[in-house]
Amino acid sequence: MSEFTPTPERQKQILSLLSRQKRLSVAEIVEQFSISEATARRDLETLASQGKAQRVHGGVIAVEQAPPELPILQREGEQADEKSLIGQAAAELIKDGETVFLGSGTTVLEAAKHLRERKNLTVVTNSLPVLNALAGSKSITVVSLGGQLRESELSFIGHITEQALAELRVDKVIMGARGVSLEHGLTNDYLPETQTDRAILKIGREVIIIADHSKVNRVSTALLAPLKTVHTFVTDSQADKKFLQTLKRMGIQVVVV
Amino acid sequence: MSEFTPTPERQKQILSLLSRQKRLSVAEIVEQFSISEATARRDLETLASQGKAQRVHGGVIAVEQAPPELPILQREGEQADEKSLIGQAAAELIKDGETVFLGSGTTVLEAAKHLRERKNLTVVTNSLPVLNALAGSKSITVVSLGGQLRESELSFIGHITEQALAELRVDKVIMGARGVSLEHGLTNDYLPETQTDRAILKIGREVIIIADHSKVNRVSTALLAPLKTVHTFVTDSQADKKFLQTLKRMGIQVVVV
DNA sequence: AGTGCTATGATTGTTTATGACTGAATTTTG
DNA sequence: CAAAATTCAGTCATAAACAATCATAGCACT
Repeated sequence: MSEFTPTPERQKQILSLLSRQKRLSVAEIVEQFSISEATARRDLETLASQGKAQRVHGGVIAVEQAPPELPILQREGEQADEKSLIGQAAAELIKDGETVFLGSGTTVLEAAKHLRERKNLTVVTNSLPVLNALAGSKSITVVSLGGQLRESELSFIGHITEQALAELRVDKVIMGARGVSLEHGLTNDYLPETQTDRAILKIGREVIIIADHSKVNRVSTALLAPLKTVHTFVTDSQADKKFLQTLKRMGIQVVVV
Repeated sequence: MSEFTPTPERQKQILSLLSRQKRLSVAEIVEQFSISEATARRDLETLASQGKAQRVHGGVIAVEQAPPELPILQREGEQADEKSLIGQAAAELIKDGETVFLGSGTTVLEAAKHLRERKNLTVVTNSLPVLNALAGSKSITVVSLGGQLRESELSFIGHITEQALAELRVDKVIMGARGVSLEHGLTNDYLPETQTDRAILKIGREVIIIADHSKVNRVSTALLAPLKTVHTFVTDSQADKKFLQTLKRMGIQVVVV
């Protein structure tokens, strides 16, 4: 993967960091990006001159006004490269003409972005960011489950959601997971969402789970489903090889990008 | 691999690489395609001038794939001041602690924006822009009807939508209308949406219709509901006075901003 | 073969991004 | 309040990346 971080991109990342901790010291930036103090200061100067941050002695503080980035949109920046690749690989598993469910989470959102140009696709989702990513795409039929909007994930959950699921069947379900482990299967971190997610898994003929390597061999709080529910697992090349081998022996198709 | 690659083809491939990496250095392109730096730079220059990539020192980064401007967002510009005022007036009819339905349309969206800071509110909607306007507001419970996303209005309609409605009751319904006339009542311009809208009107104890003066005495194609369904009508001061007088005589509360 | 055209690669002087250094300014500490 | 420590702005040097120019090779068309 490409190593270099162009200056404008680094400055965007600084802004992203800033959006979630309101104050950022020069030292932190030096540390985070492995650049000299001089460069860090120059970046801050640039951002300040654009009005995107306010310079103070020792660092910068976030300029007010802009509403704080929503949690899920913050996470979008993390491991963005892996996620984008995984998302694309998952998108390639979908054929034109199919009906597919897209769950919530940043990696799934990446998959959605890669589906935008597809023809004759029907996408069902409970994720607001996915809706936004696909809204306006004339060649895709977009169906939303309703429900109560969960603020942190911007996804719909609850009774209404599950009721809508009862009416729907799809060819493939693409979902993320907070933890994937041999012993505990798929796990999530928020109990109320789990029930909805279980219902989602049931409406698809085929279940595709996508997760970057940091989720592998990890267990989160809420049990979602055993591994045998999964037909295809998409992850990046840093994922534990032994784990992937075991999945394959279980008959799960493994895609590594 | 390939020996000879025509220039436009190579540039497409660069774009393809870029779509999955989001940044690409000149050096990487040189290596990937076995071309000179000069040629690589020329390619990037071409792509940048077409707006397909953003040039930075050392390479390119993927251009923010801004979704094409959606119809409803285009309309936002028209009579923006009146709409904002009408929206604000409608928002003021809602008290903290209530449950309210917000329909689709730009004027209703304005109302939603004015509700953002409210406490203890529950908002039900079938409008994607309204969802976006209220997402992340910690003090508001946001509930979406699901359904098929109608591309032009960015609203959900159809069977799933109506099924969700069957489960919900609200204190107040705020909706727009394409036409409001004494003779034909409320009219809309899209038949399939009408059925959903009728179902919406039934779930509220109180119906608030908001429309700028251009909708008054106008009749659109699809009959939605008679005027007696309406409890409150909010419009701007340019609306036909006689019409408003008649509404009042019918027992409809009229708010003029 | 001759003529123009285009894509390419090499060359060269210029620009940009960066890090090191230094003395000034600012904040913190005693 | 003064000393110490930190942070800062400015200058400089350097390596990488760059734009501009030129020459060549391949190709199309006559």
